[in-house]
Amino acid sequence: MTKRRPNAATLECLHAAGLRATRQRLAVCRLLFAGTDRHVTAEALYKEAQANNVRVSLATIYNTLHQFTEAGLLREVVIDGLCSYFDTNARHHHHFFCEDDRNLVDILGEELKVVKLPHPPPGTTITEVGIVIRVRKNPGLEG
Amino acid sequence: MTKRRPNAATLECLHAAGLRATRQRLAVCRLLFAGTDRHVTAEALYKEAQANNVRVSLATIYNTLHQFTEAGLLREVVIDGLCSYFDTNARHHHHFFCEDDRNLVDILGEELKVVKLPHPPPGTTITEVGIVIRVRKNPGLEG
DNA sequence: GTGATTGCAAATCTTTTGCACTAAA
DNA sequence: TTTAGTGCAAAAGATTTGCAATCAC
Repeated sequence: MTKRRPNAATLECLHAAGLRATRQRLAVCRLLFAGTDRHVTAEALYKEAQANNVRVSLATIYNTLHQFTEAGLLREVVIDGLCSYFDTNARHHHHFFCEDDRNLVDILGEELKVVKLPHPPPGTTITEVGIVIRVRKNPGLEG
Repeated sequence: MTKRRPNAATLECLHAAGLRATRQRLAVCRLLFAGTDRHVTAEALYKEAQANNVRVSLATIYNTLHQFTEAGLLREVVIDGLCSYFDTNARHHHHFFCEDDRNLVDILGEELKVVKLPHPPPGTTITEVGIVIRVRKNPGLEG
């Protein structure tokens, strides 16, 4: 890993969120937003940082993930209580979840929709509709 | 709480699930299936047992909830990783979740539906579609 | 310089587990 | 009698917190 000058967009994002551009946060940004959309757990991101020679503690990974989520850069996805996933696609969307390998996959496009949304309980207002489609690997075809 | 003779349906359920009709399991059955559909956490059920002078350990509560879930008597619902809910309505259905009081409410009836279900990732098959509608209490109207 | 941030280790919280004891069949 | 079930306390795993040291601005 070569050191990189923090790019303007990253700095702007951090400052807009009221966060100082620390070495750790910049490194996490690079890991998270370098390529395509990802779903990371705190533990996985921590290991990834270590593999890339980024010195950062697990506690800071947790802090950073939550700060980014609050800033709207990430979205937290909870499937089954074993751990949280953080999704670099912060737009509202739904997910496939593979029960075999615990992998999350975004459902893209606008096709998936809920019809006949019921009225919320009296005195409440809907804030979000979340859909998780659980899948399993087909038997007998794995490599 | 008066002692009750275990009713036939309960015994049948337990035996059908390959479970012995122990005092603890019968008591949990009574608590869970006495009235309308409920959503309980392990901790809440444990407290409820204590309040009803049912001697049962928290570990047994967890065991029993999972055994009942495996037997199809309960359905586990995970919302946000803080704890699991166990739903006495074991039919497939969806939920409202109030973020203010962490309360679960069943969505009954057949109206709610997903249209244009996307294709699952290659090599996988859909096992279940879960919908959670998050709600918040309306401000200013609470008693 | 000063307050935000970090890292560590300890604490927390839910859930699981190991194992001796008890009870259902 | 024989095996499943129970209770306790300890362990586990994810996440959080307290606090002194460090860093960004």
